[in-house]
Amino acid sequence: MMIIMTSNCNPTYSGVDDLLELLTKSKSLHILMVMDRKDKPVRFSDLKKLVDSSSTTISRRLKELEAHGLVTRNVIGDAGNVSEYSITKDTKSLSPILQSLFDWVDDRIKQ
Amino acid sequence: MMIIMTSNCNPTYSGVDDLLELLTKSKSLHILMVMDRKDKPVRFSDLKKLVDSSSTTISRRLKELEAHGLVTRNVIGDAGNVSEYSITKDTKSLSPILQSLFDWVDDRIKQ
DNA sequence: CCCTTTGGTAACAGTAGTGTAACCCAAATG
DNA sequence: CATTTGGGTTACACTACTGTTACCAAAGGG
Repeated sequence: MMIIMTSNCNPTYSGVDDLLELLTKSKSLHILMVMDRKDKPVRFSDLKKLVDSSSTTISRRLKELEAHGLVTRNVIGDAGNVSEYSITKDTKSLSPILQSLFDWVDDRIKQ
Repeated sequence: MMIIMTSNCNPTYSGVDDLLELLTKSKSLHILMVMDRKDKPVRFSDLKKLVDSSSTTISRRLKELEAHGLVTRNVIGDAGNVSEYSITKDTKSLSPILQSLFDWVDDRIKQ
């Protein structure tokens, strides 16, 4: 369970730090929360509306999340230009944790 | 509870995003976890040993955490050069959430 | 038929974050 | 007395991240 100081003493655990770094990248949590709350596949345009960031950043983050298996991309159009994103089943279990985190932050600001 | 998209439609909520940004900065969570686990004030040297980052970054992050009231700095020496850090009472309630997050990441890597 | 929307990507430039090195002072250690 | 350790800060260079712009292709509305 010692995640702290793993990266400099136990190289086999580097995946833990990688994943944590991805999650703490700028809009990762927002993207995951949007997907979780909608509870059905979201379009790129949905994310652009709901996540305050540029297309470039959203696109890059989606790729990283997909590469780590947190998010799946489903091409649905016949021409291959329409796609939807959703969080994977495993990632669903992360949602309540993120919700708690967001709530904690929210409560703290309101005092 | 709508934290997503607050920053571009509700300027009064900017503090929420600020705090979330601080928490998702590189070593914030690690520092808070070290402090929580030790359950007594930690020294700068402790953090240097347990958090894989440079003095500069740890110092900067501590200042930011202190500025947001998540961490307190207590000067204990008579000469003013010995200090200890600890998380505030309010922040204690964040610990279980962070622990869950760390555990989730840990479990996921182990599959 | 044109124009907007959707769904992106690539290149580029500017900004933000990071580590390294150097330095400061005080206290402890040899 | 000299060196090391603790507790940092500052300056600087390097890296990483971000947004802007431009662009592409397909679909749909007026």
